[in-house]
Formats: sequence, structure tokens, C-alpha cells
Amino acid sequence: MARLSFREQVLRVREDAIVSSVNRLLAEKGFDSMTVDEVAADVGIAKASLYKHFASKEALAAAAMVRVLQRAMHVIEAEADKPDASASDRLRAVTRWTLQVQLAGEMPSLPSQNSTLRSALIADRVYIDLLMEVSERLGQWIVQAQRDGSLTSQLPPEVILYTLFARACDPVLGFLKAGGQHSDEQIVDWVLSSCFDGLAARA
Amino acid sequence: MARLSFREQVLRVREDAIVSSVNRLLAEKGFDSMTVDEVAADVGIAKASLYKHFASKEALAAAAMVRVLQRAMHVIEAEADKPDASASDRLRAVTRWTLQVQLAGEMPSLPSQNSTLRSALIADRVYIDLLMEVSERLGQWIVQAQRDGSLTSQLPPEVILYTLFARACDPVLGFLKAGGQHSDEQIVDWVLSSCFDGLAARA
DNA sequence: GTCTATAGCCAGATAGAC
DNA sequence: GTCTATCTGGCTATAGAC
Repeated sequence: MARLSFREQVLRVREDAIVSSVNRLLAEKGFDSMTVDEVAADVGIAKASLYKHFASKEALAAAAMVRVLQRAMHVIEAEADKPDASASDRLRAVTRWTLQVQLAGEMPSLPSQNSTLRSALIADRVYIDLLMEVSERLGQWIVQAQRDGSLTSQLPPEVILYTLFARACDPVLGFLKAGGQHSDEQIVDWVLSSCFDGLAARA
Repeated sequence: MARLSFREQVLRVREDAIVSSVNRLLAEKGFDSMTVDEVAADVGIAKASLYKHFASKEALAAAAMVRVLQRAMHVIEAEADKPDASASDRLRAVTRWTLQVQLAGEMPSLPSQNSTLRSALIADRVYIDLLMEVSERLGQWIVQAQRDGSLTSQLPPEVILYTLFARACDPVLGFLKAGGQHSDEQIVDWVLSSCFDGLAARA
């Protein structure tokens, strides 16, 4: 790893602050409602300065997505290091982390319809590579869990993978939180249970 | 029911055409990306004429939501009329319908973050009343199914209700459809199974 | 690289003739 | 009620001084 000059470190820190703001605002308001002016105000710099760091609003969102995927990879690696956990345990743990992040208002949410954003994301090599890596790691655990009989074999691994990914934007968390009746832990437990155990009664 | 004059009937038909366009565009692009110009072009009238029928873009979206809730109520009533169905069967059937509508590109999707839209919706008495009625009808079936042991009692009825509602915007359907590998029926079956039976293997 | 100021665009809503 | 033409505001992005 090359040593960074002081100037480069300052740059890093500033960009990190920008991405943090973007991440939070994306979680709060979504991509379309978030304005670049807001981001600049939140970071405490001028809008034009933002554009010296990131070429476009889409690039800002992509950076936030890259960061959350990096966090996810760290969680995955931490789970992989636990010697006694089953594949199913690991998937549950990663899914739990996803729900917690969303409930904490730290999960950036992107509209799947916005085409300019989609284009920017699939053109972003770093983002795509990370997404593939996360998918592969989870995919291996899914297949393993199906083999050892802890996850259903009725569903293709692909369907299970997508279902887990979708927990990152599950609106049920927000509904329950809006009610204000339950603790975050309780909410996460319920959604996790509905996801893995289903709504139907177990025999 | 009062007889409508010819002029009023023409009005009805036109507004119905407008709501149809809005419904489809909302399903396709979402509220933020949908423009009023597009709606006008799709219906084939001038934008100013649209505003003679609906006061705002939010009102257009509300009308589409009212319509889809009316469709849902019809489905619910049709299910209620089936003499031999269990509460659980009825919930599955209504959920299946929801998934089919979404997969057919006919489910209007609204961003939960947009505040002006939220305000417009909760101010719309017709929308709120319908939403409450649908919730109550489903809620009764949920409690009943929990009592007869076909739905889990581990989760509060509220959680189950929200989980079913959330199927209307489940991104898993879109992911699987985008792959182009599977039939719509197959996709619906999988998602329905993941929802009710869960991802974990059944004993 | 940071700022202020502004260009350029687009979309929601309206004016006013017919 | 329908149209054409326009207003208005907000947002992304940039120019240009320092």
C-alpha cells in the first residue's frame, strides 16, 4: 500500500465526509428527492466544490453504494471467520445486519426505475465487481445450506439470493418503526422470522 | 344510483382513460420519473386539459391508488364468496393476485419518502377509507388463520398484514423477470412460497 | 480547490383565446 | 373543456475570480 501524502489524506477524509452525507440523505429521502445543494450544505462546502470530487449526482450515489457494499463485504468476511457457524447461520446474520442498517437509516435506497442512475451504476466497475463478489459469497452459502438441509430446496438459489437482497429495502421495517410501538430489535426479529420461517405455521 | 347525463358519462370515460394511463406510467417509471406531459401525451389530450380533471400530479397518483384499491376490494369480496376456502387460502389468493398485478406492470408504485405525495394521500378521504377497509378485511382473515393454526402465531397480525402489503412492491419479481428465464406463473409461485413458507427448510 | 454567481434545462401549473 | 403558449421555480452543472 503506497503511503499517502498529507494532502491526499485530507482529500480522502473530505470525500469520506461527502459519502457519509450522501449515504444518510439517500437513506432518508431517496435519490430523486435528494438534491446536490442539500449534500453540499450538509457537508459544509460549496456545491461547486462537490463537483470537483464527484462528476455528477449519479457518481455520488454510486460512491455511497460502493461504500455500503464494502461494509457488507466486511460483515461477510467476519461471518466467514466464525468457525462454528453453519451456512444458514451466516446468512441469517448477514441478513440481520442488513435489516439493522436499514432501520438505523443508513441504507441508501435507489429507485430501480431511474435509467440515468442505472446506467451510471452498471458502468461503475468498482460497484459491479463488489456486487458480484457479495452475490457469489452469499450464493455459496445458500447452496451449502440447501445441501445440509437447513434452507429449502424448493426454491432456486437465485430466488433466495434476491429475496435476501430485497431485505435492504423492505418497507415493513419502516411501517413498524412508524408505529413507534416496538423496539428496533423486536422489529428486526420479526422481519427476520417472516423471511426465513415464513408466515405459515410450522408443523 | 342517479342516472348520468350523456355529458357526464363522457367525462367519466375520459377520466377513466386518464387514470389508466397514470396507473401504467406509475407502474413503469414511478411517481418521480413520471411527468404530467407524458400522461397528457399518453391520453392524447393537452396538459392543461388534464388539470381541468385533476388538480395536481399528486391527485393523479391518488386516483390511481384508489382504483387499484377498488380492484383489490373486488378480489377480496370474490374470495369471501368462496364457501369452502379457509382464511389462509383467501390470504394466499389475494397475495397471488397482488403479485400477478405487479408482474403485469399494472401496480402503481409510490415512493414512501416523497412528503408532498404522502400529505396528498392521507388527506384523500376516499383513499384512506379504502385502505382501512382492505386492512380490516385482511386483518380479520389473518386473525382467523392464526386461530385455526394455519398461520404462525409467532408474529403479530400487524406484521403479517404489512408483509402482505409489501408484496405489492416486492423487487424480487422484477429481478426474476429481468432475467427472462422463467414464466410469470413460476415467478409468482416462487415468491408466494418464499413469503408463506419461508426460506428455511420445512421439517 | 474553494467560493459566488449564473447558465441552462425541465417539469408543474396557469392564462387566456376559442 | 379543449387548446397553445407561457410563467415560475427548482435543480444539475459550470464559469470564473481568488
